[in-house]
Amino acid sequence: METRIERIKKQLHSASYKLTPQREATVRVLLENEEDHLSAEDVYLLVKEKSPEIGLATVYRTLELLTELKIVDKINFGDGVSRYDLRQEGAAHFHHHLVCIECGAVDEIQEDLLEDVESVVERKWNFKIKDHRLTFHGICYRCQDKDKEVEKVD
Amino acid sequence: METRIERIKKQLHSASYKLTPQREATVRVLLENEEDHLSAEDVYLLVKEKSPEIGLATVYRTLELLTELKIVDKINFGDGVSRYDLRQEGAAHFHHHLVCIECGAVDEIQEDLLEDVESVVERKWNFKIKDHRLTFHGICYRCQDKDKEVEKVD
DNA sequence: AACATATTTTATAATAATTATCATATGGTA
DNA sequence: TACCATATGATAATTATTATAAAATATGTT
Ligand SMILES: [Zn+2]
Ligand SMILES: [Zn+2]
Ligand SMILES: [Zn+2]
Ligand SMILES: [Zn+2]
Repeated sequence: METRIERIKKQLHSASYKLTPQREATVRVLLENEEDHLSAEDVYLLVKEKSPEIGLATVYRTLELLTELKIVDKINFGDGVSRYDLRQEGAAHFHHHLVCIECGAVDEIQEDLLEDVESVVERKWNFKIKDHRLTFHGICYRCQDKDKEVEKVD
Repeated sequence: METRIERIKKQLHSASYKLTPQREATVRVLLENEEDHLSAEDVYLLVKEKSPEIGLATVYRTLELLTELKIVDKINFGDGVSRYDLRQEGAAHFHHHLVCIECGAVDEIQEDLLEDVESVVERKWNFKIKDHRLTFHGICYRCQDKDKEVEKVD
């Protein structure tokens, strides 16, 4: 955790930005909630718990900055808010998501499943891929189990 | 075109909605601009050209309805607006997109490249896939050519 | 340290997209 | 035609995000 912050600090410095207390507090919230997919508002409320003096605009600016530096990825699951997702350290590509249409859970796939697809796209469509977004919408394993229970009862 | 509208009319009817003049005008705009990725506002302005009395709220409502019925797909490329994309008739899955980070162009891939990936996800993550969103961000063939020209000149 | 300068933050206003409200209009049916 | 559900249009309200400007903080220089 601390070393991770140190490295982010360096990334900021090498782009000539500082790791201000507000930025550090924001990064900490992202690290502490790595498995979640927080909106700017979510982040703001969590940061506020420990640093009540922070302003919402600062959180927005910090998230924008972290996005520029590819420390976080900004993603939209179609519900009208942008969500911010820490990139795995050293990950070449953004990970994939499984969004459950029954319970709303968002699970992650860290494995890169697109290597073959990407080489096809680069060759056949002559498109130089820099990044991707892949999201599956469907029923998560938990809800499948739930659904089975219901069937039994019926 | 006309037959396509007829079929959409049937789809609406079988869900007990009517194809009102406003809905038909909206669908026509989508059909006439099938290759584009229009926002609600874009659609509104185009519909207005031929049906000036239509209201923006009606366009939003119609697009929402068409989305529910899977006649169009709602997509977000990260620029803060939802865009609406006619689904290919009979297409099992939503097509993929290539978004150019230099010129903003959005190209489409109708071919389903995800079959293998999806079967892996269904098995390994035990996730029942209903839909997907796949977008590549990178440099389109046009901009790659442009970039080469610039290099020559330099 | 005192000063000048650049960066960052806060609070707030402004903007933009989308949704809600409600009175009116439409269209089919008894 | 009268009735009833549905749909529409104008507008207000809401929500997310961005812009603005004054104050605070940090950096570099004398
Ligand atoms: Zn679920
Ligand atoms: Zn994620
Ligand atoms: Zn391009
Ligand atoms: Zn498309």
